[in-house]
Amino acid sequence: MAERGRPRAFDRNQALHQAMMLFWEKGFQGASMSELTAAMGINAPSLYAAFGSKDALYRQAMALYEEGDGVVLGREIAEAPTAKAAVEAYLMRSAALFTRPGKPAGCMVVLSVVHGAGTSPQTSEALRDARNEAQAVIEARLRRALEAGELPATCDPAMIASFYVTVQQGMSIRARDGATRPELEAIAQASMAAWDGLTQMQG
Amino acid sequence: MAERGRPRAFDRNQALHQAMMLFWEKGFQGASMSELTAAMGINAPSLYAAFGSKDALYRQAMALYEEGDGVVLGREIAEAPTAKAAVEAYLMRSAALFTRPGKPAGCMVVLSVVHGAGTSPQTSEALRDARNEAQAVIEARLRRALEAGELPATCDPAMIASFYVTVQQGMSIRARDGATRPELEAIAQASMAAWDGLTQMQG
DNA sequence: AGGATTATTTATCGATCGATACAGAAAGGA
DNA sequence: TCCTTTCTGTATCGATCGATAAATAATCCT
Repeated sequence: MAERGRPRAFDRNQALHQAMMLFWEKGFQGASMSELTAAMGINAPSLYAAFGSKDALYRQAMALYEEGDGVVLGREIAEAPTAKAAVEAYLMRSAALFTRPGKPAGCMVVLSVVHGAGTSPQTSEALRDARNEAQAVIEARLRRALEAGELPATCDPAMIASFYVTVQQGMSIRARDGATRPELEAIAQASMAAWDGLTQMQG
Repeated sequence: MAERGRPRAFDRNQALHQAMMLFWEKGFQGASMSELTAAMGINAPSLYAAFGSKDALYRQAMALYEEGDGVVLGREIAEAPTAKAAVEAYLMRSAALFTRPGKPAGCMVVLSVVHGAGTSPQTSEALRDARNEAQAVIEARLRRALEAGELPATCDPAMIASFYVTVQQGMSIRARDGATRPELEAIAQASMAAWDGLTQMQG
């Protein structure tokens, strides 16, 4: 049951990684086919044979991105000892991820809200689902803390999660605008100054 | 000294307003010349004669945007009795501006960080200047409060302004993602829960 | 070895991009 | 009235967009 036909002459994963980097940097519309093929080191027919279309390639690049940075952030939230530590780790890790040298600034999925114009409805929906999931993970962590008695029953997990996700998305914009890691970390810490007040608010 | 030649057959301000709306909604790259001329109700040669180029048209549309919503937000900050009230008004007014029916969601200038790919260096610089100015206005208001003794001398106006501008920029993303005005207002109020902590922090 | 299958390279395809050439139309100035 | 000036509509420019047709090359199976 070996593979039939002429073997592929390029590394599919490596080519997809290069496509992800270009989409991440320039967005869907901003990355042209000629730029993509140049970055991936292949010709257009090879790209279409391996990935289907520009739109399908973007979805696969987005999945690869989530398997990387998305999983990293998810682990930070899951492994933190308290809800407050989870949110703080989520923001501080984001500050680091958004400013890595050699990688595009900010979050690929978040920036696609604006970048994403021109994608298919299927891809737009996948992007929206990914963003909603990020908030759902934080909200679930807060709700777990609330049920464990770590937080007062009067606080509003959905609202708190919405706030901190908004801060993180704002950090994506700032990173794209040239903010450094220390600047983003200061913003993250500033938002944590609201924690005590938020966790005592009524829902 | 009356105007020479054939008079213009369209309202220049009205056409520019239509261009602003389209750029605001779709970004520079996302708004094509054919879409622009259709929205403005004129043909391409008229557009180039009146505005110069697509890039120059974008700059003029941006200036019109700043004369509108930008001035509104600046007035909120200037007229508020205290620094805290200024920041809160800035965020609450943003929540309203970002969700007006019949207008694109979010801030045109902020979203151009991502949207703006493809503009000339001159336009990119103008957009960055506009964003920096927003933060400078808030920082100046905080500094004024600090010098008036309204805030403790140990607090950091630049850091506080950076935080609240980040929240407002995050609200732009959320608005683009479908957040409603009440949701954005809740986020704005949540961020104000950090005020007391931030204004007692050391710089 | 020979046929089947798949990937590669080259050379495009029609559509759309931003931007203009050109000729006719509508105004003021002489 | 005729000339100059400016705007308008038509028609189109070269470049680039995303996507493919066709021919060739490389592998497996029999």
